[in-house]
Amino acid sequence: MSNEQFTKGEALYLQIKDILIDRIQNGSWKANELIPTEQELIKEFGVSRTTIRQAITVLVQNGLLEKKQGRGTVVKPQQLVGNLGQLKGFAEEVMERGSVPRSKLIRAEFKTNLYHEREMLQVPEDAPILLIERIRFSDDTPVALERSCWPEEIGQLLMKHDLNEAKYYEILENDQIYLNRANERIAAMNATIDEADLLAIRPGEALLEMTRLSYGLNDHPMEYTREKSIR
Amino acid sequence: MSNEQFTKGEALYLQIKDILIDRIQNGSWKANELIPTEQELIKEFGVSRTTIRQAITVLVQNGLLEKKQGRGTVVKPQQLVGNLGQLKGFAEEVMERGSVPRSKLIRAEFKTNLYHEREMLQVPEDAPILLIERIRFSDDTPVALERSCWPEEIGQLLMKHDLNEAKYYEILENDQIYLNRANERIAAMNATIDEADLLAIRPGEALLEMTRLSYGLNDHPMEYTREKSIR
DNA sequence: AAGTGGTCTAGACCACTTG
DNA sequence: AAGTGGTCTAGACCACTTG
Repeated sequence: MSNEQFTKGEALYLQIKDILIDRIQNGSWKANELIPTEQELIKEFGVSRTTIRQAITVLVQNGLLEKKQGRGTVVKPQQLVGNLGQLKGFAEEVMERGSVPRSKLIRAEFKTNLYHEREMLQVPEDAPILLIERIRFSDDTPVALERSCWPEEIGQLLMKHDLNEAKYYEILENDQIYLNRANERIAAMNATIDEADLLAIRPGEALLEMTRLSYGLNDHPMEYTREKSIR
Repeated sequence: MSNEQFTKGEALYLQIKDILIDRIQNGSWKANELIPTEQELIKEFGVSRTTIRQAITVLVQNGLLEKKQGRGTVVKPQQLVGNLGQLKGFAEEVMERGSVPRSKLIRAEFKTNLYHEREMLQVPEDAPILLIERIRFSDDTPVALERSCWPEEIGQLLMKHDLNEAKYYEILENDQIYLNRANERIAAMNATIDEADLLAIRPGEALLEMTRLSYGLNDHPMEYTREKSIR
């Protein structure tokens, strides 16, 4: 048995782990349902039980799978609000819960009159700042309003893409721009009439407001985002 | 080779894990120093490499040990509550803002009918759970309602103190009970009439709800707290 | 009774850090 | 070059949930 389907550089169990993640994310394996048994996966991939179990262990630790002794291994349903302090993008977080993240662009434009944002991003006066506003969906349910601001240079990069479905961090990483750290602040507030309208909830309902200032590897601010989400 | 030192009921690797924890806690293995190699531990305990690695893996996941490929495994410096960036207590946070944290005890009593809390804390049926409810003030302004639950043993310790101003983690550290890690969940909700009354706000105002499940060094849950705060 | 994941053994080769 | 943890195999028996 040769494992021709696998590449040499990376550990087998990590490659298998990625395949399993893909099956969960594309819906081949559905939430709350049993995945194939260890024996079946052993046959399919032609590896030892240890290797299969290593791959599954990673996903159990990440909360994607759950083992039930004597029964099997099930895909974990979406959890509610996740951990803080982990620099996960919205899309990443939604996918981990087994749902499909979507976005709808409201507007994207360069502005020079955003005083607070200019200060947070530490850009000079009159320097344009890219303002992007989007509605975020989990599957087809609107769950958050996102308002992100970027300095001009990064903004130019982002504007080359379709911002409807774009994952900011992915775009930036393709251009070798990496996030280093971020400060997040969390508050609760009542939805305004406009916000309630966009999120299909009642005015006055409690929203979670997350404000994030992200820094690049050079320690310059590169993103100032405010997200208001239900729950 | 018979493993006479081990009991039958519990998995070998878990029993070894407990022995390793003990060596870290009593100082036999010091912070930032290498622990014995896998080969040495295999000889000492008379088990297979797999079993040793299983025990070590648990401690790596709990943040007590750190593996360095090619070098060995080192003891991670003890993370007490103070240095855990995310796990700031209420008092600490208020003080950072230049205000004085205060508390007012509403009630503290052992209860046996807290089903959800019993499950979260993983204590047996009918085991009493200490329920503490406090109003938290920043200077003289009420800012949060705290409702914390503790297993009986820890509860007995806490009850020996004046819970009006007590800092739980300080009390516990004095008794060599250390927090290892915690899961926090955050949500937004609207204040009920009672809550609004206690916090001197209007019913329906948005509150931040933080739920925290803390684990001790032995990985047993030791605190289940829900805090609702204005902001 | 049959099937699942949980634990454990013995052995092998590899990638990495150190003297 | 010697030693470390990382990965992988093949096999065994156990504890648990289900029909």
